[in-house]
Amino acid sequence: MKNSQLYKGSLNTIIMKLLEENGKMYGYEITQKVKLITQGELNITEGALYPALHKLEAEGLLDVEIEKVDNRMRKYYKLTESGQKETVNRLSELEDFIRNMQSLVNPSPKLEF
Amino acid sequence: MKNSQLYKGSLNTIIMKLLEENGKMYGYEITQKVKLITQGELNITEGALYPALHKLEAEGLLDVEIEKVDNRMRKYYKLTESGQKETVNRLSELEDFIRNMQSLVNPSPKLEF
DNA sequence: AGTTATGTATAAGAATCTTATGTATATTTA
DNA sequence: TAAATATACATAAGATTCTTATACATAACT
Repeated sequence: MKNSQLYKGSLNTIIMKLLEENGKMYGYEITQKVKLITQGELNITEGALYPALHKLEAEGLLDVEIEKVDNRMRKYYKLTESGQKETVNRLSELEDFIRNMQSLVNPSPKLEF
Repeated sequence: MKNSQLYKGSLNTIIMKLLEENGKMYGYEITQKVKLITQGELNITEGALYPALHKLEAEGLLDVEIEKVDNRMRKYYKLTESGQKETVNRLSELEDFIRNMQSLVNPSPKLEF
């Protein structure tokens, strides 16, 4: 990903959210989209991305469809029905996570008398 | 931690922020504080916490001070000078991380015409 | 002709965490 | 009063996720 360890564990959620939003995407496209959205701050490495895609597919959350464009292979991934349901859960978990982290680092200021 | 993988990588930042806020804390106290703040959602396990504290100490970010209270040992940790500086960086990274994740999952709505 | 961009893949190792286990004392509950 | 729970620290084995490096192949740019 990047230098910060914080992104560890968030890749699956990112992939699934992008697929939910865009219907179908291929690996390289995902890396570029993420780079764009985060203004270059988050760079997903191939070594992290492809194994993650393969695992999500093996778990039945993604379907794959191979296309050949400009004589180059593309593997388009999309959410299965099961994947769509799971995406809802993952996004809900992410919201809880963010809320909890904000509670921890932005505690409500102590009242002074 | 909990069930969600999302917390992976965030433990060090949590520890350092709590120490910045509270001056000094001991391990068990940290687990209870986190449980309280997150309303039971985040439970830090000892297997994660103690190695993390030892590593932060080895890196010179924490100092330790042993006390005996009620005939039971407590190891109080506090930030070193270096640890205070590093905490500022970690919190800044966390803010970037949260911002990026929100950009990814809450994209600005597409304009419709 | 060489570099960069596009496109996928895997393997070795690092880092972080879970789960299980161990030790010890204090307090609460049945 | 015996058993269970809470307090308090520690480590080891294994799982998961990621980084880094390498590999192959085509297209576009310089």
